[in-house]
Amino acid sequence: MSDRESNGVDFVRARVAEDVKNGRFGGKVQTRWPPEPNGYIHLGHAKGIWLSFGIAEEFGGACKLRFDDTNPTKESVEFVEAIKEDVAWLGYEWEEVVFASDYYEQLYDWALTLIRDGKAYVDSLSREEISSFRGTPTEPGRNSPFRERPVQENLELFERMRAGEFPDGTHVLRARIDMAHPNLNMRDPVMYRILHARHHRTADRWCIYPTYDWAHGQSDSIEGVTHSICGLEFENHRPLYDWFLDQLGVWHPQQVEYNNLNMTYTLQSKRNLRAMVEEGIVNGWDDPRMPTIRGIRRRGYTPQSIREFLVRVGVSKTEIMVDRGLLDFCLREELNRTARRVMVVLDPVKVVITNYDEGATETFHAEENPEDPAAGSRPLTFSREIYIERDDFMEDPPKKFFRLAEGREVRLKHACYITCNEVVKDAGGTVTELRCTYDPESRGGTTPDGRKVKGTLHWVNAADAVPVEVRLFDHLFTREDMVNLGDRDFREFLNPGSRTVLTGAMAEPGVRGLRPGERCQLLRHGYFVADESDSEPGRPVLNRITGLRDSWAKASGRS
RNA sequence: UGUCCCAUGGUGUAACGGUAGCACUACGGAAUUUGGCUCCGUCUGUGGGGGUUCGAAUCCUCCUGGGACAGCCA
Repeated sequence: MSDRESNGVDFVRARVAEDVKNGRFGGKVQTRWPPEPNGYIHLGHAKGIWLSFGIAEEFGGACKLRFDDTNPTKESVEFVEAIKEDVAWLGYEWEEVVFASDYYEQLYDWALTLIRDGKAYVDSLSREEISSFRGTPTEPGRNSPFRERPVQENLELFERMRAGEFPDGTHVLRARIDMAHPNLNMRDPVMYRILHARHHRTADRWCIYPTYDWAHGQSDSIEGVTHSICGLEFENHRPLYDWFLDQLGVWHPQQVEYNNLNMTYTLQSKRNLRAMVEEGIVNGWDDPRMPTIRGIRRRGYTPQSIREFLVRVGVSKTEIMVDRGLLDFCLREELNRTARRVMVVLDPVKVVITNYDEGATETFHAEENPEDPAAGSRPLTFSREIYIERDDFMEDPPKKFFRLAEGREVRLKHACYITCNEVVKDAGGTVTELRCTYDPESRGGTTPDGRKVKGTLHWVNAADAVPVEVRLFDHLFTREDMVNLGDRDFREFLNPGSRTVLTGAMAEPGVRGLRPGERCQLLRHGYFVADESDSEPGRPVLNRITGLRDSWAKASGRS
């Protein structure tokens, strides 16, 4: 797959390329993508996936999917399976699936090595004491009274920790570095804590678990990782990452940090995402409005459009807030080329063509995709009664309204010209029917006299129209920056119109053939996907992925 | 009053020390059987002060602004 921009290479790739060129790591590239299986992954994760898997792919290397399962209290197999599915859906193939827990024994042995070397010790301070002994960013920490424990005692205590002789929180194993270090991560970081918890893979074989800092770099080393690509938030951890590897004298990967992806109108913190699901603000983790991979998948975005989006966003070390519109642009760009066109009237109003014979019928041919002649065409039945969009008619049309009005002529897409002669309304003044005449000469959409019409409307034949449910989605929030909320709550910015369900829509018969997950363009409306969960055979539920660019909406000041 | 990181149009991202470019957005126009697509055009940028240099977005320095770090989370 070619995800590379022709012009310019991001700094991560530049760095990898340089290492390859210089023969560092033997010219090899080995990466890993290390999620913690404690939740569903989202678009932010997709960037990390794209980088780690993408770079390995581009440089002829390999990438492992490694679950960083060092905290049994929050992790589960359910998430392991979900994450595998999501990565695969994005289009990436892992060299193999591995787990940090596969390395627990090796990690333990290495911890023993550090203890013997006087580089680690068992601390018996309470959690609170450890915290207060750590100092603050501006004040140095203080040594624990247990810091000078003899090696033998540390060894014995550590073994007893593993043996389960102590309750949670009574002891930890710490690296012995420098309690006055200006980088807080270097102030004797915790390597192991006691957790009598059942692990989703190792069950109850362990009751001490390695921390991220202790497990991560060493796992990378075991796998022969060359470039350990992670978020900017781990920048301050790199000195510690390097320290452990140096003490052990083992394979030493290069950690490289990139900027995480933030998008306008979207919230990506796991905690808040969870809250939205639990509070019923959205309908589950795969709600089409969610930024989770499952959500954007159900919404209808394609893996290719996501990758293209990532390419266009690029990589740097600046904190960013990307315009969500860019994702939509990428989706439209792809689907414009590949999606079939379909006519669906969202809010129908009946049109009776008074000079068309009752009971008569004729067939027009409509191109499936004007951008792709090879896609061919489909037949469309036309008759005396059809539906058009209620919005496509106005009684008192403003200056630049190019659609139907009394006395005006418009084209019905792929069919003919019609002119409106009479408006029928109910007692409440609502338009119930438009009585029009058509020009038999205009069959096919043009007339011999070459006269032009300003508007072309989509329509469906009343006799064989099929009712479909259509769901329109919009931003979940009304505020662009949902990352820096200060002391405000995300619930203050919920968009009440983020989901609209239309039940009166009428579609051309062909929509019955839409398979769940299949995408199409509803002419003049936007790109839609047949919902993967709620569509039934012959009766698709259509999710709007994104609308078409709509210069009329802008000009007329509507949404 | 610590360490580390960052700073180019509205947004994102380029530019061996040598013409600040590309994309998205916005706006204008052309064309149009989708008010889509396409095509053409326009607006907006190197955070500030010093220094090095023939020449600085780029190198040095100070400042300003922003961010990360005080979990036995990752």
